[in-house]
Amino acid sequence: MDTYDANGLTLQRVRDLVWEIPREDDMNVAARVLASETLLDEISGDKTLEQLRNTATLPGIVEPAICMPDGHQGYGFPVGGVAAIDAENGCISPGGVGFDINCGVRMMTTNLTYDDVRGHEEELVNALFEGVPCGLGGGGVVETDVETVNQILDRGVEWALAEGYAVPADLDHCEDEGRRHDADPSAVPQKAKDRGKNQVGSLGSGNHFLEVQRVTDVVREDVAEEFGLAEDQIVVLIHCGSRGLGHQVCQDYVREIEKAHSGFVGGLPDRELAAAPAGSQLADEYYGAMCAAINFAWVNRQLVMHRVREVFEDVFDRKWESMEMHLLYDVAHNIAKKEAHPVDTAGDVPRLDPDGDERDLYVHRKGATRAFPAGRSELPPAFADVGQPVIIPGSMGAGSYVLRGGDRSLETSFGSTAHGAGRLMSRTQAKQEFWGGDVRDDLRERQKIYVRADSGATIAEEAPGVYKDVDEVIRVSDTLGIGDTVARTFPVCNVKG
DNA sequence: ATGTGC
Repeated sequence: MDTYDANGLTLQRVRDLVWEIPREDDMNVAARVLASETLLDEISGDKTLEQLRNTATLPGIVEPAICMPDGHQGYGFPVGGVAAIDAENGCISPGGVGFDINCGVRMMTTNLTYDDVRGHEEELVNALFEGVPCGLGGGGVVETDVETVNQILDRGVEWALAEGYAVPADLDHCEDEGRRHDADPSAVPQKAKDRGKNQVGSLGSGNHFLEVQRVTDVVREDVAEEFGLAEDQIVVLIHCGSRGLGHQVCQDYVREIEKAHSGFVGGLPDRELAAAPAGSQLADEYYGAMCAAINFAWVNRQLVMHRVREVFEDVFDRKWESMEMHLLYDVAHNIAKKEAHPVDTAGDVPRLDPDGDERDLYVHRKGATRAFPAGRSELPPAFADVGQPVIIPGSMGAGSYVLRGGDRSLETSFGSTAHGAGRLMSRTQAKQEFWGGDVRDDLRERQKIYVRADSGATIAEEAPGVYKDVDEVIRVSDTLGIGDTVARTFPVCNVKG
């Protein structure tokens, strides 16, 4: 099939797994969906494609606007969206980052095998549930004050290192080495800091979780070896973000931008796309505040990991160093960053083109993961020759994937790939379809997956059946060469927010 | 995602 019709839009098939909404009317550039027809079917009835089309109207956007294979509708922009916008003549949009600034994932490896953990699952999941704060509201691994929050916002994981919650190797295995230097703590609203001060080291709620997993499949043996992954190995995955602090930053700046740039925002097809023109005071303030919230989220995941190491020490009665509980990598999937990408500016629209001139772009990745291949200058030495690890969490019944940045990601998607399985239904619908207690019992009896959660409703909202097939999402990423499959994991213990 | 409405 060469075209695909949905919701009054006609997508043209560019090549296998690449679909285009041609530029028309108020669009500044064409938009692309990276997906199989099966995945397209799952978004054909909601607002995902219309939202993607709308993002293509943003001033300064570089072709193409992109929706990833796990995309679904979100606030203004689709979740699973990549919008690369000129940082000099374009704009920056909080909705293109998302409410949970630097929601992301880190994976820790261990030298334990599944046999070491079998028989201890119940004790382990209970100890993790007791040790790691989760759910809505306050309570973190550490209680801090606004002065400390300012330090965290400014210094990121360097703060955690100075305070004894991290080792130097943790910083080398984190995107941006755990510190975004463009952070401006003074641009973070006081209310956001107040919300954050008792949430440092906490999972939160929704789709956030902490999971002990076993590696079930190694697909690229050489890369897996570089990453320290092998079959049957136990790993730990942590998925959380910037909690109430990031949420407050997003909310306040959306409002400020709507007020100060009402004419600019009014010209956009959806108020939820609210953006500040590049070079404006609010664009700079939002960028500084967002970067600070990014640092906060990295510290949050660092402190959760620190606590996980302590819990494993208690349960297995060994030091974490002897269990080799090292951070593999921490990657963000709700983020915007100034990055240089080659853009052809000679044609009728600015277009991503390997032969173009390097331009500074605000690359908005909302529910999309940076997936830089070997050779990209931002990568730390450990991954410079192999490509960065990309960690993609699936549902609690399906497991997750480790990829590495693919050779074609820069030319296809501004160095990005998917971020998860992607929801199939709303949380409200999920609670009508599933009962949390039944889901938990089923997972234990049928798949030996031990789940502990803050509430039964959360389990229902996150039941495996509310997610797309993560295998299909990964197949698209791998086939397109934007993120190459390295290993697959399967849940052993899951702590849900 | 979120002290789950203004």
